[in-house]
Amino acid sequence: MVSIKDIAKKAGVSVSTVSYALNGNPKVTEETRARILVIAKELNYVPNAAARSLKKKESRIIGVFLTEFSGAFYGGLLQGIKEVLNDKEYDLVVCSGKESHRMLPERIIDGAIILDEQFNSEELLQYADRGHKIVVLDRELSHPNVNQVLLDNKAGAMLATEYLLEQGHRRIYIVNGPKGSYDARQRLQASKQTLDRHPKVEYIEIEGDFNKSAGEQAAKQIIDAYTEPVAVFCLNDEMAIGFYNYVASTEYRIGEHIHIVGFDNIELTEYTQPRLATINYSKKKWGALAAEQLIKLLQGESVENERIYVTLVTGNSVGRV
Amino acid sequence: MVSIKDIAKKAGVSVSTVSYALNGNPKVTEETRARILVIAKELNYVPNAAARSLKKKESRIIGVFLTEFSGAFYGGLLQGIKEVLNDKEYDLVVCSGKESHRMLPERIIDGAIILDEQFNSEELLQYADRGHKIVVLDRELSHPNVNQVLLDNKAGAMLATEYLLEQGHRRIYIVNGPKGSYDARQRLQASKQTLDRHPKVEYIEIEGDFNKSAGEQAAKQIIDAYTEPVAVFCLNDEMAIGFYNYVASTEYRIGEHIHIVGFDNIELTEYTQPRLATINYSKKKWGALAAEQLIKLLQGESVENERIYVTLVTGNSVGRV
DNA sequence: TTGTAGGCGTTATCAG
DNA sequence: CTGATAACGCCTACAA
Repeated sequence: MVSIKDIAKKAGVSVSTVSYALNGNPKVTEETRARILVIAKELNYVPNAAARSLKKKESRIIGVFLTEFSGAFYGGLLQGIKEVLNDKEYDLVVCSGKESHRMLPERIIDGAIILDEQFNSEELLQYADRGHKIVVLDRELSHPNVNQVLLDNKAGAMLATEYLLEQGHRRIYIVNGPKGSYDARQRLQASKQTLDRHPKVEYIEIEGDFNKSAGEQAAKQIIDAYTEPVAVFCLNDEMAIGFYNYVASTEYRIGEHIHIVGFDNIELTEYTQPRLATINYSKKKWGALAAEQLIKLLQGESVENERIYVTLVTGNSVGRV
Repeated sequence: MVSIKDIAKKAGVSVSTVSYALNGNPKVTEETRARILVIAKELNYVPNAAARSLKKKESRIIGVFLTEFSGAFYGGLLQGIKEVLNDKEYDLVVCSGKESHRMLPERIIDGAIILDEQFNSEELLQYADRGHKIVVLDRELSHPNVNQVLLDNKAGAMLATEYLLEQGHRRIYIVNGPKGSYDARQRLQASKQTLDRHPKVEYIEIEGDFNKSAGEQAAKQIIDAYTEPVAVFCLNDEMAIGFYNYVASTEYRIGEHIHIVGFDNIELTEYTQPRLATINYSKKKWGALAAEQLIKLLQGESVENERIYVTLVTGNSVGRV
C-alpha cells in the first residue's frame, strides 16, 4: 500500500508538503505541487479513507436506509438523492436491515436518510442525541438533529376520495396499508374524514399491507360480495396492481364494474389497461429535497420540515356512475 | 465522542485493558471485563470504524455495484448476498455510479460484487492488480483476485428456443438486449445456434434494450407485419411485459396469435394473463453464491468460477401450433 | 493479569 | 514556502 510517506520519500520532500500538494493548499509552489502529483500518479497513490475519516471526523458518505432492496418504487427517489449528494461531493450508499444501523454511530456515514418503518424512532433519537444528523421520510420526529421530508398524504387521500365522489360513486372501499405505516395511517384518516362529510356514502375498510397480494385479496373479497358497481381506493399502487390482476381473471371490468384509484403513480401504472387513476408526486424531488436538507443539517444550518406536494392523475380506471 | 481512553480513565485501567476486554481477549479477568463492559455501556461507547479500519486494514463492509437503483429485479439477489454476508459478520452497502467506485481503492469496502456493465473491466482489473477482491456477475474476467458467478445463459436460451420449436413454431422473433450486455450476447448466440439446426425455421432478430418500452416497440413491429401466428423469444421478462402491454391494446391474443417466452422469471410474470413462459433461476442463490465466493477470496482461499443453473417455466403464453 | 508504547495514514499546527 | 511533529482512536507486541 502506497502512502504519502512513499511519495514524500520519492519526491525528496516531507509528508506535510505532499499532503498540502494533494489537497491543493496554496502554501506549496505550483512547481513542486505538479511534481508531487506526477509522482503520486506514478505510484498509483490512492488516499486511505479510514485515515482521512479518523482525522477529519467525516467520511463524506451518506447512508439511505430502506426496508428492503426490492421495490421498483425506490428508483427515482434514490436517483434524486444521489444527484444532489454527488453535486456536493458526497457519496451515497444504500443499506437495509438492522445489522447496518451501526454505520451511523460508528461514523462510517456522516448522516442518514430513513425510509424504513422498522428502524425504530427511539434508536434514531439516540443517534440524534449523540449528534448524528438524520432526515426521516416515513414518520414525524422532532429533534434538532432530525429533519422531516414527508409526503402530503392527507391532500393526496382527499384528492383521490373526492375524485371518486365527484364521479358519482356512493359505495366506496378503502384498502388500507400495513399497521405500522405512517403514510397509510395518514391516508386512511384523511380519506375517512372526507367521506364523513358525505353521510349518504357508504364506505368499507379492508385490511392490506401495501403488497400486491393484499390487492388481490381485496379484489376477491369485493367481487365475492358484488351486487352493483363499486369504487375502491387502494392506499398504494402496488395493491392496485394486484387488484387489477385478480379482476383480470374474472368477468368484471375495471372502470365499469369496479372503479379504482391508487396512490404513488408508480411507473407500472402507465402500462395498466385501463390507466390507473392515482396520486402523483415527484419521487426524484422527494429524494433531492431530503438530500438537501441533510446537507444543511450537516453544515449546521437550521432547517424547517418540508412537505412534498401531490396531484391527482385521472385515468379510465374510474368511470362516471 | 467517547473513546476507549475515556472508559479506561473511568475504570481506572489502561486503554489496552479496555481494548482487550471489549474484544473478548482472555488476557483480562472476567471480573474486570464485566466492569469495563458496564462502564462502556454507561458512557454509550461505540467503537470508531475509521480507527479500527486503519489499524486492521479491513472494514468488514462489502459493496455491491449496480447500474441503477431501480429494478424490482435486484431484490432477491441482494437478499441472498446480504444473508450470507451478515452470517459472516460482514455488512453490505449498495452503490451505483462512477463516483462510488472510489470505495474500493480507498478501502472503505473490503471487496466488491459487480452487476454493472458500465463499470468497465479495465478499471476493475486495475483494482484487482492492487489486491482488491472482486466478484463479477456480468462478464468474463480472468484474474487471481476476481471470481465469476455467471448465469448459464446458453442453457437458458436453448431451453427457451427449443420449447418454442417443440410446440411447433416455425416463425420466430428474437428480441435482443442492449449492445453492451454479456447476458444478451450469450442468450442471442445460443438461441441462434439452436435455430440454425432447424433450417426450415425462419427467424428474425429485433433490437431491444431490456426495458419495457423495447418490448412494446417489438410488439408493434411484429403486429404491423402480422400474417399468421408467430413466436417470440424476448431475451428478458421486462421486455416481455412491455410486449404484453402493447398486445393488450390490440385485438391479438398472447398464446393464440402471438406466442412468447421470456427470461429471468421476475415476480411480475406470475401475475400476467396468460402466465408468461420463461427461464427461471434463483436470484437469491445467485447472490448467496457470489457473496460466498467473495468471502473465500478475502480469506485467501482459491476459488473456481461458478455457474448458476436455469430451468424452463412453461406457461400459457406459448401454445401449440 | 495489566500497563506501556509504537504505529496504522492523514491532517494541521507550529517553527524554521 | 517547507519540515518536524503531534494528534485522531484503536490494536497488539512486549514489558512489568
